[in-house]
Amino acid sequence: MRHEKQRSAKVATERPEVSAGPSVTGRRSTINDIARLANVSKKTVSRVINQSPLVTEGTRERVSLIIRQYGYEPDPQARGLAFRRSFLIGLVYDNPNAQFVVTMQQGLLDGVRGSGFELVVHPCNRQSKTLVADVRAFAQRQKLYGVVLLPPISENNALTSMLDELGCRYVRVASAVLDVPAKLVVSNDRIGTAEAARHLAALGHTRIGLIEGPIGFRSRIERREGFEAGLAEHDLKLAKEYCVDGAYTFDSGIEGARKLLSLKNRPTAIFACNDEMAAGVYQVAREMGLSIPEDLSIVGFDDTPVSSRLWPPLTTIRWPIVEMGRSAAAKLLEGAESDVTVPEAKLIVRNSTAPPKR
Amino acid sequence: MRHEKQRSAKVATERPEVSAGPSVTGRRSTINDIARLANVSKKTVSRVINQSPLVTEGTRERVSLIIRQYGYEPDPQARGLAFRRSFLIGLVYDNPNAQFVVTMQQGLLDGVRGSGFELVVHPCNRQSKTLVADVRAFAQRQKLYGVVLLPPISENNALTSMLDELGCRYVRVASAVLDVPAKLVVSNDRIGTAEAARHLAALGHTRIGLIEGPIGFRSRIERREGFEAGLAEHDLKLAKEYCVDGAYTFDSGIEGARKLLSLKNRPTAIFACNDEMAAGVYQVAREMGLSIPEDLSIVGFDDTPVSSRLWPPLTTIRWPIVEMGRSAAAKLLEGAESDVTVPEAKLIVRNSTAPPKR
DNA sequence: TGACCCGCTGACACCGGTGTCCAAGATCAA
DNA sequence: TTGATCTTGGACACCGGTGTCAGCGGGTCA
Repeated sequence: MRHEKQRSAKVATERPEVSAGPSVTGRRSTINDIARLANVSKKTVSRVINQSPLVTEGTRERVSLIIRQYGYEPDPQARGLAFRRSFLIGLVYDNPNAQFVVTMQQGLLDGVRGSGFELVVHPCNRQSKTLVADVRAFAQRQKLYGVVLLPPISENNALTSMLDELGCRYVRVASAVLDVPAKLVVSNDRIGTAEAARHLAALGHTRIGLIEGPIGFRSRIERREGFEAGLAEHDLKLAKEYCVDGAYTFDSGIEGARKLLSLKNRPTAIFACNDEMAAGVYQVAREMGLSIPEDLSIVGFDDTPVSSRLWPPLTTIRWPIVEMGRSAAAKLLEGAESDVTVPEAKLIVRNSTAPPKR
Repeated sequence: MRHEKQRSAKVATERPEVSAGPSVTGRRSTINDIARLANVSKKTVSRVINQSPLVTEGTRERVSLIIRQYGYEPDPQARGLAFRRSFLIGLVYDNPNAQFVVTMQQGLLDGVRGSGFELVVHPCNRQSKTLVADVRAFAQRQKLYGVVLLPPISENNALTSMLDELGCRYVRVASAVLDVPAKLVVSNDRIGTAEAARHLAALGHTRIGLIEGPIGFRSRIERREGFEAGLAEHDLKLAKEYCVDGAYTFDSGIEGARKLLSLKNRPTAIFACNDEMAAGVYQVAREMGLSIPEDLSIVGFDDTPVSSRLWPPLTTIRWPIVEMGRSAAAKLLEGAESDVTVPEAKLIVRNSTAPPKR
């Protein structure tokens, strides 16, 4: 990092380094080169790059041609410096579900492809007291073009008001309407969970257990209410004793299943609000010698790889993560009214559900 | 993006916008502010920031104090522009294992914490003909400080020689020695697989099947050779008919297991070279009515979440991904001889292995 | 005491772009 | 034809840092 030449004691007339500093990095062409070649000022080249209307068609074409010929790409750092804004998008998450994060990264990059933006990942801890300050420093230091917030961090209003205050664009990925549409990509968990409820009801289940997400997560509410709505269509209600808290973890699924399955009149089906907890239910069912789906039907949520590796493969709800990522990217890139349509979450029926034994 | 004021036709004397442009972004302090406050030139402040020895202790302290007081942080874009290098680290991967990628991100960020570097993710397709050109453009455009290559892309020598040519630092994360230590973080798959082999041999297995990784992956060779070495310690050899090709996918695990388990003298244990394939083996075992581990012992590799959700939980090999990430980060940050020690991969014994029935 | 050297500091140019503003050329009305 | 207006493009400053190099004060040596 230290470039300054240390004076050498004796030799006054150092011979100049012949060429090629430490990193060759093959001297890319700059806006000045293009301007010289096209016989215009650098500002005109800049106008062409930024699609300013203040350039005649002829000039524009001449310059564009040379840009293409020389494969010139403007330096994002220099551009950013002048714009007082970078071309980086921050992905802020605290999500135990690796599949979700990686898929979202893919979707976001799909969505910004070709526009010169890059994705900078920023995992963090939602419990941390310095969360807001930390994200603030990140956004400010990098002059982020925009920020994508994944659930459950996306539900943090302190964070979004900080970003508003900073004048930093953001998009929340969330399971419920929290904000204006322009700043939100909604997963609509309700539709998926309602379908799951209908599925179980249609199979003939009436004693249905629910293992919920953690208190304070918006998805907990959404998934539950969607589920109840689906049941209501079949005139079923969720009994209070069949609802237990979970934490979206395998262990909490085990714990929840133990509670539900030790009831005197135990449920014939359990909806676990994510796949990890559903896997916990499998484990308890095995311990208790219950066979799936004959003795117990199970539905999960997420369609992670785990769900199809379980035996029997888990009936679960898949959300369109890639499309949500693309949509989030489109919403960040200004001017993009660009309605990437996000399909709805849908039920994937596998073999963990069947009619109850009578 | 278009900031230039469009001339309005009539009004010649537009009233100047009173204040606060579009993004307030609370005017951060700059090197000039600090210089003025400390009564030194900006260059001196720059020297303090870059820990140049050419500053007297007194001056350094005075300036440092003001920097701290005002919470000044130099703008990475401006710094990068002058340095002809950014403070971004590119993470180049093409890895179906989401858990690995996310964990690696975590480890890398752990490793660069506090040093002002950011991690830019760049998923790509190892089959793509434009892979090298694509990564080259990425590295060049962003003037990346360094690149981290995850397996199996890390094995691509065309990629690394391009990076060398570009003068761009990189670190390969790989399962075998491919390069000088400074550019490599090795996972040492051999040690883990040897331990797996010893484990199975010690249980008394002699007919042991192997489902390998895809041809062309370095990890295929490493894992196999480690496994063979472990067996050799117990005077066992891997029979050719007990070795089948896989592709690190669930489906290829199913296929491989079908082949192995339909042999007349079928193996009593199978080592699948990753957890996904091991999950495929579970599925086939179920279909065939074989119980695990009584009729068939299974060992996987990766310790993904899937492994502990399977029933019975899978005996597998865990590699120290976070530590590998930290180590990779340390190797990129120059001057860091910083030996983050990477512990060895180790066997996690769960319930999918037992002595063979006699 | 003067010549010299050394260590520290700052003026200045520069990295590669963009915003502002003005001038030159083109167009149009009188 | 001339003057007014509009269009187009360029000179210049600036974004926020770093490299270069000259200058300055103080110590050493003859």
